[in-house]
Amino acid sequence: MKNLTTIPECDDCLILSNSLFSQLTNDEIINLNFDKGCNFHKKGNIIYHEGSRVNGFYCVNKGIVKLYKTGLEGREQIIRFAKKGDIIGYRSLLSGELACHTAKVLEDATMCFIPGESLFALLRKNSEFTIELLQLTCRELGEANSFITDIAQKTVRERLAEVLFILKDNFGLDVDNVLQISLTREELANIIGTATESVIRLLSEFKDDKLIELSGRKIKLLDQKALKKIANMYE
Amino acid sequence: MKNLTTIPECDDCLILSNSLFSQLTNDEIINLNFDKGCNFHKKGNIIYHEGSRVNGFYCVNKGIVKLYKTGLEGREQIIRFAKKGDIIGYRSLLSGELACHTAKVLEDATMCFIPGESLFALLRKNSEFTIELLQLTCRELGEANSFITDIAQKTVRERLAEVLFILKDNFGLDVDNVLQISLTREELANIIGTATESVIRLLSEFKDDKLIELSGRKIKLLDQKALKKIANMYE
DNA sequence: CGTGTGATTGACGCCTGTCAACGTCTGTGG
DNA sequence: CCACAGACGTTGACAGGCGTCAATCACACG
Repeated sequence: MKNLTTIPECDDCLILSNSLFSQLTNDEIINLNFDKGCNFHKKGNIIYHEGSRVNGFYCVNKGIVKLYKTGLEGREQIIRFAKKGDIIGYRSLLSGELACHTAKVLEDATMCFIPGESLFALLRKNSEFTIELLQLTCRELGEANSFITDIAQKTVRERLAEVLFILKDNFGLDVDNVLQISLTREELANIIGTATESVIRLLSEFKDDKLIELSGRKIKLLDQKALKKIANMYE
Repeated sequence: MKNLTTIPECDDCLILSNSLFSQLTNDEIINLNFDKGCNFHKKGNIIYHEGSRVNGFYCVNKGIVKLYKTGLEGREQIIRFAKKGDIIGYRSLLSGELACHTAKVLEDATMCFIPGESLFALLRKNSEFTIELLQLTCRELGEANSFITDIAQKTVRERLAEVLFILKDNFGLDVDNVLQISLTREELANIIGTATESVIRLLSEFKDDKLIELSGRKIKLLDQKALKKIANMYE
């Protein structure tokens, strides 16, 4: 908790991101800044548990958070990751349901907490903001539907290749084409819904085929075109 | 197109359903009623195609519509069904993306079409309505996430048992415990992401085990408790 | 240096997808 | 009224993808 380095001020912070907060007026941002709390969360911390009641939502300022559901026999199913600029917990808050996933810090994170009342107050006052949030949710729903189709129809091999691109889109590559997120084999397996061993074997195959290069948890994409073909992703 | 039997008037129609439209004022309902179109759609008709641009959304007044994505090699993945009181097409309309699924009539349907401008006008004016829509979307997102977990972790057998309950929740049973929706074996397969033959074999097994009774496309639930256990659904 | 977590590899076998053949039913056209 | 086509349902054979189990290795950390 020593890393209180810089508590972000909303008017500094939110403008960077072309997030939904860009719809807010100056006054609203000042209020938001006043209402919010901001905390540092160490890797491994759990922000909230699946099944708990959330009374606010979080805006990730720094770090990475993993959102996962717990399925059969405690097996985790990763739903998505949240990084700088992403918000989490809003789904349960809005629908009034219990949290449908657990949020766990994957890389040390700074997060702002905005109480539910503040959110609902904004929703009542600022329709552009609400519409923006609605659009965000709709986009996420579209992604979820796509993922259902993939997971239902593609082989593990295809899904593994595909997830590399999903991670690339979310976290980018460095100059050496190395994925800028570090996941265990088990986590990769828990995204695509397979066994850890399968991920290991397939990654090895990809490596043997010169499609990727591995060094611990670093994954370097060597032949994106071929990978895309394996993933059955076109255009 | 002869079945113009009764074009529903919004003030008659919407009140029945405790839908999000209940948030509208009288004036807004009158406007909505004026703006909307209403049509009869025969079984098999396609309302809109995946990838097309939708410029409004539909409210199902009667009948059943199947929403599906087309995956690998043209295989359909059923995302959800819409029945009386449900709205479809709003996701793409709101997110401004192309339709992420095809909507096809499964049982003769009467549907109202509300132009996008009317929706956006409502969203700008009536925040309670917007919040309600936001909540609807969030609930749907929660369901999608659950389904991802199921499809990723459960066996085909478990998923098939589970889908019987999903259908029960959506369409109910008659007095004889027969599911009130008629699907082909292939459609069942396309919900849970498996092969038609697998569905046939598993349904036969369920029948042999006296869990269900089959008569054409009618499925009668005999032992819901045992089925729930197979589906790994607790509480 | 012991402990624990994660990564790897091999063996094994079942679940499930694919292919093929055939039966059933319905609607259409001659 | 019959023949035929086409959609759907069923069954069997078969192979292989992938999950499970178990053993071993690698590495970090207290």
